[in-house]
Amino acid sequence: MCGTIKAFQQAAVTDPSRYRPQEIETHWQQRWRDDQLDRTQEPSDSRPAYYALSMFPYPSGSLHMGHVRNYVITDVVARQQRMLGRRVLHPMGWDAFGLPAENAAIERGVDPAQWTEHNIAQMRAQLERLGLSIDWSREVTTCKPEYYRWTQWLFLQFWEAGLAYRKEATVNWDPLDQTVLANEQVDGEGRSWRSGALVEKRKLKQWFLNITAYADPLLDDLQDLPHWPERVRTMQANWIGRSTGAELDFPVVDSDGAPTGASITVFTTRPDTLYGVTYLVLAPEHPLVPSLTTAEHRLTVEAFCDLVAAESEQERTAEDRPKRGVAIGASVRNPASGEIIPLWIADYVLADYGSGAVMGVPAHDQRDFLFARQHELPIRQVIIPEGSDPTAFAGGAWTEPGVMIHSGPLEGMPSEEAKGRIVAEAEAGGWGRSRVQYRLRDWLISRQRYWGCPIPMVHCPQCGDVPVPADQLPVLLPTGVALEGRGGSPLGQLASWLEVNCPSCGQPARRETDTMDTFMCSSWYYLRYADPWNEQAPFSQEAVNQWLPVDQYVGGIEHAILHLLYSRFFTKVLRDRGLLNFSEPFDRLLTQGMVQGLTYRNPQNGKYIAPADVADPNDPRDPNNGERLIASFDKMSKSKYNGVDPSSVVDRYGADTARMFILFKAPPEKDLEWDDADVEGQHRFLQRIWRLVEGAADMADAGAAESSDLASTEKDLRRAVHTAIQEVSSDLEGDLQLNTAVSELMKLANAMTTLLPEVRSTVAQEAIRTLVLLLAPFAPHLAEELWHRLAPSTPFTSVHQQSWPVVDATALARDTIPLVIQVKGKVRGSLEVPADADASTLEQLALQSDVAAKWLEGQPPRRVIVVPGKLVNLVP
RNA sequence: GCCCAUCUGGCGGAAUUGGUAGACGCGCUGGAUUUAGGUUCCAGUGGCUUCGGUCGUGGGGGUUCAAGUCCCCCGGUGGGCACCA
Repeated sequence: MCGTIKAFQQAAVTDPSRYRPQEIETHWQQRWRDDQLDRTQEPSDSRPAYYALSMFPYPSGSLHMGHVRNYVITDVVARQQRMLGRRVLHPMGWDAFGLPAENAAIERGVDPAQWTEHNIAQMRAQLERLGLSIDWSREVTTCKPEYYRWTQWLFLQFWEAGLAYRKEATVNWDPLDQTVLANEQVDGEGRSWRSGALVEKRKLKQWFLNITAYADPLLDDLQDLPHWPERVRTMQANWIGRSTGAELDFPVVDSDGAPTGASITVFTTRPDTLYGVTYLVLAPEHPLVPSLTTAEHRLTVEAFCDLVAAESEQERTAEDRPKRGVAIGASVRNPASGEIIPLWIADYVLADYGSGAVMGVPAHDQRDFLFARQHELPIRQVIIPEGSDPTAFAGGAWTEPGVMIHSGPLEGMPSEEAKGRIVAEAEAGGWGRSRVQYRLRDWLISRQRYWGCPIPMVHCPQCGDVPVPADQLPVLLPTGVALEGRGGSPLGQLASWLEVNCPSCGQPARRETDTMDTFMCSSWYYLRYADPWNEQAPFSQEAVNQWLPVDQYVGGIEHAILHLLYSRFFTKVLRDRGLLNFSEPFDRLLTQGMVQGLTYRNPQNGKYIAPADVADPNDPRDPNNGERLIASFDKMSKSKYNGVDPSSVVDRYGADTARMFILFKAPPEKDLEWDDADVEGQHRFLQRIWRLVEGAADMADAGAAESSDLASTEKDLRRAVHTAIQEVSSDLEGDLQLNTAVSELMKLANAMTTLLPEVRSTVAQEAIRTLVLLLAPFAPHLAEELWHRLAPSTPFTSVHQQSWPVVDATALARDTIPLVIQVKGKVRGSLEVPADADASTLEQLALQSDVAAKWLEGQPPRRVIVVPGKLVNLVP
């Protein structure tokens, strides 16, 4: 037997047909293209549909590792689903409008369209080398008229539904990119998601989509997305920020306490604290401030408003600063108690949330408490913790529920109950109503830039905003526009384009010169893939309803709010327009982690050093000054010299190694540390498979021993094979645990290395065949090559057209199993027992074991716990 | 401050309903093959150990025959929201 193993290993080592990924990969990629293997099967095919989708890239010009990770994950899913017998839609496209193209135009004088096209060609070529089973015939490019025509058409759908409007509002202005931004596109520090510049507030007339009208369904339907990461759902829920409360009206009174007719409406989530209101505060920008300010307060109020106006949003909203404000002289009457209370303005009240006015309840709100203390306003407690002394003052704000005091008819009532009581009374008395408030703002979609989808509207002096009729779409983006990046919409310079006749009255009018936020283009591309050649509509109902929702969507966490929220909004609006019949676009969502690069920096001067320049990774030193470097893994970027170019990896090891490495190194949703040493290791595994299959094929021809006493080895091998099928399948079909799926392949290869030389050829063939089939989604080229070396077929049938292997339950069964013997919960030994032994037999076997003899010291155990198939626990 | 995720060997990471912690791989150590290096193969690899054991999944308590897993308290890291009334 030893001789056999030896011969087998020798054969493997000296096999002249080495694994040469570069040759194999280009060969098979060509073959798959020629045979149109990746074409989506038409709906006439009765097999169930499966839609595997990666977030499409911006065509920056070069593929980075994050892209590779994204597309490889989706590709594994798509390939396995095909083998499972589904017809699979696995498309790719380009999010092709956007600022980098325009900036390139400004800096280098190139045409944005050409620049984009060139980048797409370059990236497509890089993608094709990865062996992704993408149906390129359905490629979608958002900057092409045949696509953006329908983006415009969809905009008109929003317009018709009353969900698109133009309004003057305070908006985010990116001074670097010279355009406005949506709220979602400004990060927590007030920086642009793209340029990183601190945004400024400007008052401008802009186009919005009324996403807030869908706040409730967008929030509530998150519950229908159990296969989305909890994290993403929470982020969206936070972003929408629904709070339930009431609007209460406080009538303004004159110095005699008589109503003036005006009133201030506040929004509160705590109507129960109404009797504790000791003042009212308005935002300095509140429209009633100038008219309500009394003469003797005018100077201080104006000075204060100027002061606040001069501050940036950041300064203004910093939480840990003193709350400043001034009284404006006017007073209001508490609608419940009748008490007359002063009116203030303060910088901690935001003009654009609620009604821009707040009732001050210092005893029960931390901010109000600080403000009242600073400005010596009265603090009146109206809620006390249950069972506490009503005369004791806590010294801070009590913000928890409790029992009402000093609250007229509410005295003694639980505060939660008082909430409803106040609202009911307010509604009956006409001075308030229950109200839901959202943090979410309407989506600002205009951009003052050139390289985007023109908004298909015309401004007519007679008719106002008039939509371009659908049959006149697309409104083509004009060419030959001078781009300077100086601000102002570039389209406004082009008189020939700008001046049109009003579609409604025919009189001279002007086109809208803003273009759309590129997120408009990406909010529906997944629908277009279902029907990409349609010239009558963005998509047919039939096509989208049969392919969507997307079964598996894969992309970066950076779109947790942006793209994913907008797309959900689009889907819901289109559903309500009767254009499709589902409410959520993406059934399963995987947010893949970042790919990080090995980064070295000098602790003294902070300089980054390229890993290639570091001689010894175990003791990295700066080649310039010999300083010891700090090694870490960081997001790949040029400035850190830590980027790894996917093409260079493919050149060196082949796409299959790159794919396997990315899948194996970390769970898909976690960050992945790219380490060349590990890539090498992954490459060795593929080489090992190559030798294993090649060597075994020779050996099988020679014929292994046919004696029956090898049966137990054969059983072992078959069990390994079918365990692998079971584990890889559940990893792929469950939560996409692709790293453990790869490790199962490794386990199978390990088992085969030891057992193959000892089994008969039928068993060996099953093992080899299964290994290649299981490998196919992960390393498609290697699997294909081995498949054809094992059994060249005419006509050609690809490994990727084979059925996914099925678990044979009998192969998993075993005659004996190891039984763990514990003493008081600690493992003390194990025993090989018949697999079908019942509990009492197991107990007997355990009690008779050496372990029991040693640890029980002759005493019978007090208790015995038997877990059949697993263990026996003896408790002395 | 609120919310979410996360914490396991030198490293990346595995562990069904509570049931053998560290699968698989990288790295490392020793050996075989080789003129040598590399490759390949074999063996070993959590700490401590008097070699019997014992301690070990961020820390501290608890429940249980049995806890990485369940409960309570505390902490670290990453992320989201945040003067949102």
